[in-house]
Amino acid sequence: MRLTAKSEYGLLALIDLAAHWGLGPISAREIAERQSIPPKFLEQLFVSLRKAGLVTAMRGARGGFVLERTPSEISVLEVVEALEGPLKPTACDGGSLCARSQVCAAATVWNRATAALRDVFDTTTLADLAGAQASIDALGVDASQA
Amino acid sequence: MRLTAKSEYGLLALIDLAAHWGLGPISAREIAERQSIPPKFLEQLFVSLRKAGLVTAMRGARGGFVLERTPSEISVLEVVEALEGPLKPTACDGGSLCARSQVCAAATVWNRATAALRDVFDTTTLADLAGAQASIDALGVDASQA
DNA sequence: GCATACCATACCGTTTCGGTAGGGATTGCG
DNA sequence: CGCAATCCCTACCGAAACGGTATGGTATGC
Repeated sequence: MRLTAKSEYGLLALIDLAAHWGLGPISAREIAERQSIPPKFLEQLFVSLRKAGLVTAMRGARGGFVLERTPSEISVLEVVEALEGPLKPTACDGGSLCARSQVCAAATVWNRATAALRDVFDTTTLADLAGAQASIDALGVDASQA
Repeated sequence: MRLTAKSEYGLLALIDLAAHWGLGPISAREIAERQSIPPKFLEQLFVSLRKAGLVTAMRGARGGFVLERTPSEISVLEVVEALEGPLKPTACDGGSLCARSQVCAAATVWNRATAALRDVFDTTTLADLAGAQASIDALGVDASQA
C-alpha cells in the first residue's frame, strides 16, 4: 500500500501509449519528453511493465513499446502492481509484526482499506484515463481560445 | 498514503485503551507488554497522539494515558493522520512532480483512491474495533475450550 | 554500417523507517 | 520526605527504500 513515483510515471506513460494506440511502437524517449519523465528512469519502468506482460517491446531503430492488450483491457491495478509489487496492507503484512496476526481486529481495517484501494484501481482502465485526458486537453484548448 | 508500523502499533495501543475505557490511566509500559510493542517506540507514538488531542497523559507514579473522547467518537482516520500526517495521494501531491498537475487524468485515480481509503478509515471507530477484538478473543477462548 | 532504439547492471546521494539511548520533569505513595 | 514510577524530550543510528544516473551491451531499420 505504498504509491511512489513509479506508479505516477508508469501510469502517465501507459496513458500516453493508450492515447497513441494503433500508431505503431512509441519510443521511451518520446514518451519521456512528452510526459516530463526522466528518460533512464522510464526505461527501468518499462522493463517491469514488459515483464508483467502489459507492453511489448520492439528493439532497434524505429522501435518502441506497444500495449499488449487494448487500453480498455488494462486496469490501473495491473499497472500499479507491476511497478510496486502486490498491493497489500503494508502494516500487518504477515511478517514478524503480526505474530498477533489472525486474531487481530486492527487487521480487518487494513484489509478493508486494501480492498477499497484495489477496487478503485481495478475498475479504472487505461481507456478511461486516456479518454478523460483527451477531454481535459480539449477543454484546455477551448479555454485558451476563449 | 503511506501506512507504516506507526499506524499499526498506534492503532493497537488505542484499541487497548478503548478496551480498558473507564478504568483510569493505563501506562505505556503496560500496553507495550500486552501488545508486544517496543516500549520506547510506543512512547514516541503517544507523544503524537497526545499532541493530536486523542489521548490525555497523566504523569507521575500510577500515571498513564486515557482517551480524550469515548471510543465511539475516535475514528481510525484520526489515529492514522496523527501518526503519519495528512492522508494524501503520495504520488501527485502537488510537488514538482505534478507541474502537469491540475489537468491530469491520472490525478483523478489517485484522488479517488485517497477518498476510498479515507472513507474506510473515517467510518471505523475505536469502539468498533475494541468490540470486534472482544468477540475474537471470546471465540478464541471457546475454541481452546472446545 | 551506423544511428536508433531497447536491455541489463551497477552505483549513488538522500530520505525515511524502525528503534534505541539517556536523561529530565512530575507525581503518587509509603 | 524520599523514592519509584511514569511521562517528556532530544539525539542518535543502522538499514532499507526512493529517485535517479551512468555505462555499456544487443538488436534492428534504413
